[in-house]
Amino acid sequence: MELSERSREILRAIIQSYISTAEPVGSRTVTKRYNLGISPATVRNIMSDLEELGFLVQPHTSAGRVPTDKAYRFYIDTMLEVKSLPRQQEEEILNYPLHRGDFNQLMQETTKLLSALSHYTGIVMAPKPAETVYRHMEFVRLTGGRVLAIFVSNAGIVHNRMIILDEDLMQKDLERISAFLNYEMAGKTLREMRSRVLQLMDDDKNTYTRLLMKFMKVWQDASYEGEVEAEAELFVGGLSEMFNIPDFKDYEKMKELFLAFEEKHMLLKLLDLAMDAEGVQVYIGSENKYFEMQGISLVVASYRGEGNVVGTLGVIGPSRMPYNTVIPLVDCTARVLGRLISER
Amino acid sequence: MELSERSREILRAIIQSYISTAEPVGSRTVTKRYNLGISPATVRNIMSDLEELGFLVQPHTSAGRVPTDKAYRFYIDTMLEVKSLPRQQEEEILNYPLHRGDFNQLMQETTKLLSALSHYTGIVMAPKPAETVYRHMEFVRLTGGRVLAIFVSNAGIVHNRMIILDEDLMQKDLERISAFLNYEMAGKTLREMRSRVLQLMDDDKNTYTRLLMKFMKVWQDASYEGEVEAEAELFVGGLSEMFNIPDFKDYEKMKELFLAFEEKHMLLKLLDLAMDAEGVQVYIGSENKYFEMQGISLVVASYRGEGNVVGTLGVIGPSRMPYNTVIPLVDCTARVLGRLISER
DNA sequence: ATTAGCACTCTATAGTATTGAGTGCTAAGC
DNA sequence: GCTTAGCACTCAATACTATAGAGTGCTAAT
Repeated sequence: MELSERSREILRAIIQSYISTAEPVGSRTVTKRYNLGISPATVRNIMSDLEELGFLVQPHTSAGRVPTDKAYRFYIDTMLEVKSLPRQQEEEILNYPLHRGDFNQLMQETTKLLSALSHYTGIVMAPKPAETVYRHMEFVRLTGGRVLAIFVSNAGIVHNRMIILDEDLMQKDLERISAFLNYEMAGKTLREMRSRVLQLMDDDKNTYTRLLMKFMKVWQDASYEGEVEAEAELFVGGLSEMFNIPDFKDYEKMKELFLAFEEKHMLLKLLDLAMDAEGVQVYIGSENKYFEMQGISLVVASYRGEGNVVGTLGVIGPSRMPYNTVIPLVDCTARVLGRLISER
Repeated sequence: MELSERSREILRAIIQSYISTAEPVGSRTVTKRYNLGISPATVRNIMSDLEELGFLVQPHTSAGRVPTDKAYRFYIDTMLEVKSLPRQQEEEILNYPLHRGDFNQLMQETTKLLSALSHYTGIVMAPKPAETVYRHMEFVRLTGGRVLAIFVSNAGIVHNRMIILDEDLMQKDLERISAFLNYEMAGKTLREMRSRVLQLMDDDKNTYTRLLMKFMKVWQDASYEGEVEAEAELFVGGLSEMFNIPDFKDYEKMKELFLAFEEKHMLLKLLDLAMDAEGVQVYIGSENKYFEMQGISLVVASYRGEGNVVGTLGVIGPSRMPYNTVIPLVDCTARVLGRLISER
């Protein structure tokens, strides 16, 4: 699959034109807007070749051509020049009032920031309990044998679960358990605690370990089918931006899209993939099996909290998005969020 | 504005017909589907009267007539027979797995329940910090002079805020403050605490009260323009149901609707109104100034936690919704949620 | 190899005719 | 005096036709 320099140049012109206008690109348009010293007829021949190679398609015979997912992938991998974020946008990110309220609000505000700057929909996957390093744990006794377990990370993330006990423990007992847990488990993730508790279980089965096991079980049950991924929370912001995108002017398409958003499960799986990858990832159209959708792409980056990757965030929009500006935007936001979480 | 028995009967027929078909109702339809022993011509005369009174409008001359907001209001106030919830639906509410996860998830699941049963969009306003009675308060020291304040209600609601201090307190100090706060303030709402703290301030300005003041200030700043209402969190579920409603088959209408949903502020104000009212409230179209939208209505009820009204929930859908089934549904869900919060 | 020229295709748009649902009015009937 | 049959009228929705325009693919000349 060798592509001549000129073919590449024309493919780039078509993609760029389509990204900015959302209109199928004809041979005349290419020669006019990007004067390559070449006639429309020549361009037509090359476009025909590109179509045969699977880079372009025609919506119908008498229309221009439109880039395929394969074309976008090629474009991003081999000829995209990612600009550095303009000073003004960087300012905007830094000045955005993300700090208000609690951690959930921070997540929500971040989606809005992503959305506001990209004009697409912003998504943020919150840190997962199983992967979060906790600093402080606390059991609070409520009425009726209910105990609330509260876990606090150094970043101020608060996770909690209700546990219903058969026996009624006093707050004093719970405080002793909390103290034990803080002594034994501080600096561990939930996942690590789980295996440590299982170890302790072997040694002796006292009230402490029984409560802890119960607690672990409740936590696990609450996650979808015991899958750790599902524990993560997904925040979405700027959904209404989708209505401004000409690609999605179709009612049925829109319906499909919103259904997919409500089924957050799949989106989470996809975001989870990006946890392991370095830098900004781009998922184009049906490239991934979790959120395949004709014409829709995601730009995703992981963010760090105190050194470790703890979550991912990104932007979801049409495949024909201006990657050269969206990519640095997502990148910068991820770094700012990371800094905010690890602050000072 | 006296309405004869027959006029009322016809108005009811028109409203019911429109609710079930979403098609403008003509005089022939009325006589056919609800045989009232009356000719279409007579019905036409009466319909003309009803239009003059503001109960009906014609989309265009050669169409049937459609009920106005005024008509729905009249219908709900004077001739709606609210069925009791069918056994099967009640079962479904009781069996819905609402208990999983933390309090936020409970809220989110409740919106899904409302949506699933009504086939419209479900909304739940979470309990507001200012109105929540707290059982347990805790300050956790994080790195860099940051302190996380965690407040737990008896129902297991957890609210938290980050505070950044100039001085660096030890966790020991914070524990003493927590103990003091728990002793002095347990069983109070945040609003009540605030005024109590202000009282204490007058007596002496020690580290405790300074921290408390700082904390109160942070909390207040985080809420929108200091308005207490804005502190509340709003959960929305089943947005995609909107796409199945023939009334909203218009793209522009949909866009407007989703914009309104993202601006949660107004919706919250409206839900706040229903806090004070007893029973199920219905807001029709442009009746309320916070969420006026042509053709959209809300059915809202407040729910209780341990005796007090703590929040509201409801359903948002087209004005032509089957109120006789939606009202008991919202009512029942509110009661179930209340029981779940106050559980045992 | 490139390109000008041309026939061909197909969508989008505008214009026109037709249909049918529904109304308002009038005059006759009970 | 209320009710109703009859009829002319209105207007959206639908189908059909004509036209314009953008773009292609092919061929022959450069």
